[in-house]
Amino acid sequence: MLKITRKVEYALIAVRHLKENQGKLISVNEISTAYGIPREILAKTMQQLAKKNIVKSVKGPHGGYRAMVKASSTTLNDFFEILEGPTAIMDCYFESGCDHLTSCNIRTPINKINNSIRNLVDKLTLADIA
Amino acid sequence: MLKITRKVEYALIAVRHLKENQGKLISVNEISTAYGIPREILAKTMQQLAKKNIVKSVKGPHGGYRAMVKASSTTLNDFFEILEGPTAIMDCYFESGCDHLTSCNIRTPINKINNSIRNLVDKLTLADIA
DNA sequence: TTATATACGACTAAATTAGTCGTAATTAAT
DNA sequence: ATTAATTACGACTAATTTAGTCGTATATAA
Repeated sequence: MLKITRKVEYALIAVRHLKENQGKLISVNEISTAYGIPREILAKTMQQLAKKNIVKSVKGPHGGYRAMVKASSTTLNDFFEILEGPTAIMDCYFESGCDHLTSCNIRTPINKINNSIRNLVDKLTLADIA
Repeated sequence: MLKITRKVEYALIAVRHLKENQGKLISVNEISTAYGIPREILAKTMQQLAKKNIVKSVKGPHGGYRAMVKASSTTLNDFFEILEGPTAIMDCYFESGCDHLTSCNIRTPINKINNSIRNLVDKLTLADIA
């Protein structure tokens, strides 16, 4: 219920850590042991962030990740969507399989809450958090 | 990810329906068939709401539920908590089992988001939605 | 007495989230 | 060249949460 996933949590911790070590290359191993985050899951998450240029990856010994500009400028909403797909408090805005849209009496008000939450995470950036 | 559950969705639909039929007794059956909501699950949900005096239950033939004053005045946050327990975007605020609280570098900022969302659902009431 | 409702707990099923494993590719150091 | 450390990536399993079902009890109007 209105929770963020661990994956997102791990990603926020990692991005913050990279930013606390600006410029340096930090390996997944270092982060996962420092914060007790499962290695493989963090690795895959970092790969997703690298694809979107939030972090830069460098392979090989002494390789790792470093924070890019986007590690500050990305909005929370974009960050969430990169990792988890579209954010909506109810599925019916992204799935068309609902049979009851015509009889549904709460769509409009739910949409308002949705927009409020969206607005919130749209105004915050990683700079505010990580 | 930041979703409300179907149970909450069903409850919102039901409360709204009761309010659209102020004073009348409406059975679970009527609501569940009108909106395609599984009967038993709605029944149990209504029982939870009845315990908290959001709706009033009447047993027997021609029985059912009717909206009470609280069906308007209850905040969304309270409504969510009645049905799903404490709302927090991360578990660590309610569970003490996290080993990494000391090393965690995102608690404070996450707390801020949390409070923002909490503030949002605290200011809205069922009158705004259902 | 019967039919129609709510009340409630135990149970099962489905979906989502979390985590693991195996293998490949890249590259610095020797 | 070889080795060790690292990212890249997909398939798989496990755990947790959410959704839904079933059985039985209780109340009450007709």
